[in-house]
Amino acid sequence: MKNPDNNLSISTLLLRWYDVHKRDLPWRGTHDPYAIWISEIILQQTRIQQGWDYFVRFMRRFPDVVSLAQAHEDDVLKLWQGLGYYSRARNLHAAAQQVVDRFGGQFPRTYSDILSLKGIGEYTAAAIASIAYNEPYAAVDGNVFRVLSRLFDIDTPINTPVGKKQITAVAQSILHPRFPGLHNQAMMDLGAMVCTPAQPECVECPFQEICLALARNKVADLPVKNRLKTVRNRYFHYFHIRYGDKVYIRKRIGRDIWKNLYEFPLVETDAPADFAALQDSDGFKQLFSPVMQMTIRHTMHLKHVLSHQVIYADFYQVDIDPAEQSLQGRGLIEIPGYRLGEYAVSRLVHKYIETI
DNA sequence: AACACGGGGGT
DNA sequence: ACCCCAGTGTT
Repeated sequence: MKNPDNNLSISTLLLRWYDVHKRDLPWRGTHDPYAIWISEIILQQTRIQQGWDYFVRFMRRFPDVVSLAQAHEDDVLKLWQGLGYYSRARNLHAAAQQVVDRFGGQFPRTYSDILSLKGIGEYTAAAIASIAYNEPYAAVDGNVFRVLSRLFDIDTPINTPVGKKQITAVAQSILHPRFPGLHNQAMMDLGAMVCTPAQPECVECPFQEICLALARNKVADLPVKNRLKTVRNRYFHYFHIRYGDKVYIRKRIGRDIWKNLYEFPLVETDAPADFAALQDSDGFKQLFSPVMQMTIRHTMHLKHVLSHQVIYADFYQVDIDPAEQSLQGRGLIEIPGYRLGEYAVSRLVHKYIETI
């Protein structure tokens, strides 16, 4: 049996497999660092099937870094709507402006310069540097954690700094010295297609002769991961306020979820609240004082499950008497109802808007 | 080192 | 119910 420490054989086996099995993706075959960058950011924590169309649309709308830098953040977020982790879009936009300001609009060429851009961490910097410029940096993502923890039978929890350091060192040591870009992409494809989280296809694996976990019957036990803490429950009460043909929205600010996206005015309570309790809340009074002529009815309840919080959302439709004064001047934006679709909103708010 | 940040899909 | 996914920034 070959030794898994025989590094040349590992990357050679890997590239031989990749040459036959690599996937045909819209960002494959390019050495344009901008296109690689966009694809890498979109695919962070996102499945290819889900990200594919977003990538195509994004490249069509912002074909180069200068066009992205010149865009309005609202338009970038609108293009990102529905993808989640919206800081990716905000950082993408900010980083494009950094490229213009600090690198004269030319995408940086070195790992450390690439790493200095907003939203680009060690993984993405290594991916761009290796795929675009063939720089010898191992791109270590969730796939690589899984493949290498199995190949070398490493049971250090991978979601700890020690585990990450350990896998990264191994990844760097087996990186093909002449084809780091191909090697990195091959590792990702192998993790996505063969060395999958559940029911891996070990019989198809180029490493089946040298995989320590397979030899020791531990494939299903790896990688080891510490449990995340439980999710937080939140209670949102949205008000779809109608005033003639106008509605009111506002932009979320602060460090909370969905920053810079738009939504209906909302009151958050720290526990489930019926309408009577809601009326007593400070947020409600602030929104609707002074007392005005209006009708309110509860129209929808949605449970929105995210990775780290569960949001219980109630929607109320509020009709303000046209004789009343406009609600403008409370941080609200008054827009015609038919223009709602122009604003970037969360998936949760979108679910409601679809039903209007 | 721990936590925050979306959303979708698989078992 | 629980896990997974081409991670990064902040505290």
